Amino acid sequence: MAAESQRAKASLRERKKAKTRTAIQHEALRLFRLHGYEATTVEEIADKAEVSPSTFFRYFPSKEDVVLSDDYDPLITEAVRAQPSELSPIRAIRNALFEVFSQLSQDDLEDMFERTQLALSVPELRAAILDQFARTIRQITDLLAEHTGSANDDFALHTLAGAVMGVMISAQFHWVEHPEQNLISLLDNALEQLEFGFQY
Amino acid sequence: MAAESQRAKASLRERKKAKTRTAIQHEALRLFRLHGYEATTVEEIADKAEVSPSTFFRYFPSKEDVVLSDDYDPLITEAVRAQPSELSPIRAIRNALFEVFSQLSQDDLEDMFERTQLALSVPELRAAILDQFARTIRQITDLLAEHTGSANDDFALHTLAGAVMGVMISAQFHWVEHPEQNLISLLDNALEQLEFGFQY
DNA sequence: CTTCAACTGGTAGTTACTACCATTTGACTT
DNA sequence: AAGTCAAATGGTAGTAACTACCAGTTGAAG
Repeated sequence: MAAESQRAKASLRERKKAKTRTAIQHEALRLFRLHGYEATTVEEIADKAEVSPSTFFRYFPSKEDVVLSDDYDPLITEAVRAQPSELSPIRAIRNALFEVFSQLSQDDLEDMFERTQLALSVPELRAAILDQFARTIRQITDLLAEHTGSANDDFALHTLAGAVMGVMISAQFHWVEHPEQNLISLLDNALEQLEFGFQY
Repeated sequence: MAAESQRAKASLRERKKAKTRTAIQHEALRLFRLHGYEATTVEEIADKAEVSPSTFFRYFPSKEDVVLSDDYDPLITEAVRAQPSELSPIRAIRNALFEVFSQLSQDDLEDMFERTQLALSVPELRAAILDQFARTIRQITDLLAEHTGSANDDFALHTLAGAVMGVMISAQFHWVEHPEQNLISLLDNALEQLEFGFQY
């Protein structure tokens, strides 16, 4: 949906797989929009996407993953790694986020918005996405440890990573309630606020 | 387990209910320790606690809740509310946390440690506890809004709340990996770091 | 001690998910 | 072009966490 890795070239088998995958995801999101996440069964999704339930679970290990499967996290992680090491951790993350998100098309953003909105409103999904987020941050922590030369069980660093996670999540909550605002700016502002402290 | 609300006085019915509840929770944690969370079924727990599965679900709406049902969040929320309004938000939270946690007994703390460790290591539980945490923070945000007089959809305030959530979670992660350290100090240090910014 | 509400146990059903097997289908070799 | 193999699919059977409901029991109160 976001990363069209190979252009045109791909075996018939690969093309079919990609098609099936997007068909499932597409139908699932349509049904979720229509009847809600919980009221939609995997069987219904599979039917509409013209596959068997077995096949559904081969493409998505769980119903949650249809909404949460996210291609951006690895990109962001990579972008952080690519930042020059003289930047402060938060600066590096801000730059990385900017690089990744500024390349997204309008469609990508709309798709992301819909999934984010859904993910933050359904308890089960919200829980799962928070956990996913926590894992990503943990990876980024390891990166930052290399970056700054500190140990990766450094408490200050963990704290920083936790704070970054927290503000990014709250920026996303804010985004779904104020869609007219720009996600990148929101994230950037939040991180800026974090960088300079919260003295009131 | 933590809040022994009423002393002695309580009808037979109420006493029985409390007993059943702790029996279920106790047996559940024992079995989780023994065989792991996922490998333990609700039926087993119910058997050991000598109730029917139906009754189990009357006491705990889901298997997760046996571990997560937390009596501290409301106490903390209340303690934040009780802080004098001239304190900065982070200061108010630090004080509130200190007040609540310093009243815990050693047993309470050990119990909390075990549940936290379990909750952070099992994906399903981790997801749920993160979500629970997010909800608590949202409540605290509302409190802080009154506190500081700002609107409760103020972006800066949400960001602050998110950061608080993040650092508190990472402090807990750190705690389960370094049990010898003191949870209150960890939380307090983390929040202090947050208050004064992350410039490196 | 009778009446009533609260609590309990049991039954039947739904849904997400797993394990497994038989069949089909695309990819590659000769 | 045919044949072989691995990958992908569909279907079946089973598990476990719930939910809804109903019938029986037990504590509370007059």
